[in-house]
Amino acid sequence: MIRIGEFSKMAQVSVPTLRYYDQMGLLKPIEVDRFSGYRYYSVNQLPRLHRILALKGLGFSLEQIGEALDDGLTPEQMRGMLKLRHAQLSQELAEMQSQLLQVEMRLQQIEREDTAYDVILKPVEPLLIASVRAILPTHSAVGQLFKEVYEGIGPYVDEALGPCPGAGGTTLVLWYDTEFKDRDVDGAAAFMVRCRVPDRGRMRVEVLPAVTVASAIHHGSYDTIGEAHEAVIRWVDAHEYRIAGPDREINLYNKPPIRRDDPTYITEIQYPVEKI
Amino acid sequence: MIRIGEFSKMAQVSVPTLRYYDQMGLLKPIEVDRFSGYRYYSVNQLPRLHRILALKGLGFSLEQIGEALDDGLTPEQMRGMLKLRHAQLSQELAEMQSQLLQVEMRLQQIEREDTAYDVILKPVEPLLIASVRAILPTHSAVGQLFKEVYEGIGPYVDEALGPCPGAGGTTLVLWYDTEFKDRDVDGAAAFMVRCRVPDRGRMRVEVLPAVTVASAIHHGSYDTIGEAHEAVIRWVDAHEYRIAGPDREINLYNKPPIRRDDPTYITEIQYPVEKI
DNA sequence: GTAAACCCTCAAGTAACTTGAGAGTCAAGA
DNA sequence: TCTTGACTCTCAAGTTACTTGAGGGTTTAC
Repeated sequence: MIRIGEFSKMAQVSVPTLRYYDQMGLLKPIEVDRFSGYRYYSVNQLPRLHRILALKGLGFSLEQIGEALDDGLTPEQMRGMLKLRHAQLSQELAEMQSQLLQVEMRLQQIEREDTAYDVILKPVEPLLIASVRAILPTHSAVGQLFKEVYEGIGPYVDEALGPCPGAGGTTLVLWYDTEFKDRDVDGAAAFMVRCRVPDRGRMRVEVLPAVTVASAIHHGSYDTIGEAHEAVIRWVDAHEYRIAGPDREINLYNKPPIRRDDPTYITEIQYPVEKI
Repeated sequence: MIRIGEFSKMAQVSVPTLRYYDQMGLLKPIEVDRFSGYRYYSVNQLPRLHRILALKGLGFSLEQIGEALDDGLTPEQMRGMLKLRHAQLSQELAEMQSQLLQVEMRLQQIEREDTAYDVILKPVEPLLIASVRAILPTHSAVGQLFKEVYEGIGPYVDEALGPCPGAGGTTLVLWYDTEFKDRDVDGAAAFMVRCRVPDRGRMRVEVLPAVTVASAIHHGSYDTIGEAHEAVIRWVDAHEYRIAGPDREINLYNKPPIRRDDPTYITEIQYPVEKI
């Protein structure tokens, strides 16, 4: 019969924690005084407390621990729990390592005094687009394809692009080359559309699949957009991802891109990626 | 001017999260309708949101992110934050690896169908003890030293051991050998005492320093206590700790140890350790 | 008898959201 | 003009494993 304070010292566990374990039903005192409410423990409970602490050390939640202790689980079940936990831990470990890498990259970026682009990973949903793809003399020539896309949509403009709500009508550019080129580049101009309309001329309607992308946002003239691309590509390399599809330049500014050097433009660069 | 739903889709961030960021002052809409309360955002806010997500990806708290964004910090400050975070991450990573190791060990233990001892790491406070140390023919001979300790305390028994509360009077055994021995072992029998009393004969009063110990609880006869020792030592080896001082067998059962094979005994095995 | 040390039961706070209830707003179609 | 459905609002509660604090009873030692 030991009072809570001494039991707490024996096991190096705080008193409120013991009370909490009582409340949770993890470790009930052998006796509770009916009048004073004092909790009384026994040394026989130390092994149980010890086991709780050991399982907690393995990273299990109190709920899991409670179940494990109450169900008097077989070694087989214990093995299952541990295997599961092992898998979880491995994954968290990998995430952490990648986070560490990211921090290191960021530091390097500062050392190099680079413009710091914020590259993040995110999932994007499938996207229905109407596009015209062509081999272009230079990157800047892609602008001229938008007119062709628009005309390709022709009579369906209202249904396909619609009014503001929904992403219908947003423009984007796709680049298909897998290596860097300066001329004769393979690109496409596209509109997001809200419904499938018939192909016409060089205009094709297709679905860009759901993918995970590494994304950065470029603020300002198109002339310096190369830096943003470079930043994302470096990020992808460093994090053991590989590029898995044409990259996208999404025009987040609502006006169509007319002057290439408008400093108020906002463009999102997305590279579909997959883990190596 | 974009409503919250569309902004949420653009950035792949949930609507409640955006509202939460607003509430936290991390990302305020450019306008809030005075009557409807509707939040309106602008594409110009995407870079800020992007930066928030990037910093969150590095593991910073929203509070830290808020400060960083509002203080328009210098690259130097950013470097400081990142260095700090780097250190934190490295440490967490190490902890996780050790946890993973622990889980693996536990699995192995099950494969071997070992009795599972629950080994945990915990800090213990400095301990004042009265002890008699000697070279003993066998481990079991340590019991005979307790009488000598008790007599050494002699007239101070009441102050030193006192009544129940406080750990005074608890008995423990210390083993000083750094390698395993079967005979001529260097051990001590000790009482925890509540005040310093004069040495007498072979009885010495000393302070066991505060250390971190790897600890297991053995339930039952002393004759099988070797298994518990083995379990702790294996744990210490596997976790890249080294033994840093004599190990302790603490008698948690209140009666003095008279019959070695009493199956109701409870003993805690503690090995002081330090990280390699 | 009293003071110190100990114990009790609430309740609130932590981080970063998610979920749900209940109610108001807006755009498009009938 | 009305309705429908999609969208939005606020507010409260839940999540984990505790810690901290308020306010008040109990034991023990002198």
